[in-house]
Amino acid sequence: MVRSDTKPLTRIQKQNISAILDAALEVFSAHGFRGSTLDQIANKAGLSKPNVLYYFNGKEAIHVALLSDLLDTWLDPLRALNPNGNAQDELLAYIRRKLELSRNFPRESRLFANEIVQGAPRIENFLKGELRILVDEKAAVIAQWMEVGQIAKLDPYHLIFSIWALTQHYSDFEAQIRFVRADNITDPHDGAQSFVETIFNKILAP
Amino acid sequence: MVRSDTKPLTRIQKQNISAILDAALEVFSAHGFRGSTLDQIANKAGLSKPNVLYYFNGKEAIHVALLSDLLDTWLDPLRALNPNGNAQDELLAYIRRKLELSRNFPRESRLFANEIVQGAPRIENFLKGELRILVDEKAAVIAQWMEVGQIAKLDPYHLIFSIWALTQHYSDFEAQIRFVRADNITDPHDGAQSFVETIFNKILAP
DNA sequence: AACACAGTTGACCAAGCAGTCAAGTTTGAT
DNA sequence: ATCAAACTTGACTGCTTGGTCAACTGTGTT
Repeated sequence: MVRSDTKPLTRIQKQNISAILDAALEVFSAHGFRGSTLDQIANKAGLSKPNVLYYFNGKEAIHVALLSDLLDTWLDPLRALNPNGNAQDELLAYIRRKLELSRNFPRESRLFANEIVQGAPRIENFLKGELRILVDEKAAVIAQWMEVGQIAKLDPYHLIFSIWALTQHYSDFEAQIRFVRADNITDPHDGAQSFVETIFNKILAP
Repeated sequence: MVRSDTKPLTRIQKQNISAILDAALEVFSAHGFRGSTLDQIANKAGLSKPNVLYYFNGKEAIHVALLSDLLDTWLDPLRALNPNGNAQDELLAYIRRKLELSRNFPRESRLFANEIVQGAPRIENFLKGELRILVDEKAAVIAQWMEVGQIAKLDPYHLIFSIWALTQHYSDFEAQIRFVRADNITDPHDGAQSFVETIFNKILAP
């Protein structure tokens, strides 16, 4: 295998590894881990199966690589919530970042959703560790904002969950929205942006 | 195969078919269609694999049976939205029904979620047909309520989507919630009920 | 030009899996 | 008690799939 973290990657390595990861993201996000095959990934990447396995130790390793790339950036929007900013502004900015993320990276969002729906066996540690610490920290910040009356008093954890639910719904359940609104020309994401901001303005108003 | 729609089922047939469907629901909702095996289902049902295939024509047939049972009841809460009732009461009652459904039938909810996240290949017709017709009809009712000022003016479709997102989040993404709130004793669904009702009160207020 | 190493692949294996079948056992109506 | 139909299953089959390997080709450094 290549990808020893010690030495710089050649031009070909960089190109093929990225082709494999892109193909794998496409396939895994559409069919889940067990529903995807190495042949599908190899095909989509334009490589032979043994060649794919030359770059990654196995199917699982590709999946792990994708997930750790993803989880790393998945926390960013929440991390950026500034305790010293204005509560309403900060939360709406967080919502906007989340919405943009799921709009611009729907495959990543669905990869994540697939994992969670199936019980999160492969990312349990991330959820119980990094994510939980961050959520606890930010929930405390939000609770403080509520305490001083900057925004309405609500359960801060449920508030965070509701933001997740609403922002990810548009990419994770995109198929449902697409089929239900078959004729409408408007991109569902457009409407989503203004709708979600509107309702959170109402929700957060003190 | 048994299950010809023409003749009454024997005691043993009823019992085994229901054991198979229950086991299959457990397995399919946890691993998705391709991630599930007939052996897992047979094991969980306490039957041999050939015996399972005596009652159903194949893996796909079990899955189809589960989904059609499910889709049938999935529409009920929305169907019950009464155009002649009070807007706020009717919508909150709808939300409550949806929340109860996903609380009492989390496996069904996840089976559905698995399908949608993976592009809904098997239920596309349901989404484009029955569901869409019902949603169009009820969106018109909601729009009318908004027109006469009973509730705030919003995009009725996005309002429906937001109800789906929030109510299903607690069962579909249960793993995430569980791991993030590891120590908290309270059942997440309890908090959900009152939280979701609170925010929709704010959202719908004229 | 030559050489070491990176990159590539056809042919193959072993395991897992959906589905079959012939031969058995159980059930219940008479 | 008898018998036909309902029910059950061990042993198979054929296909899919993750992964291996030995042999081959391409690349770039001197």
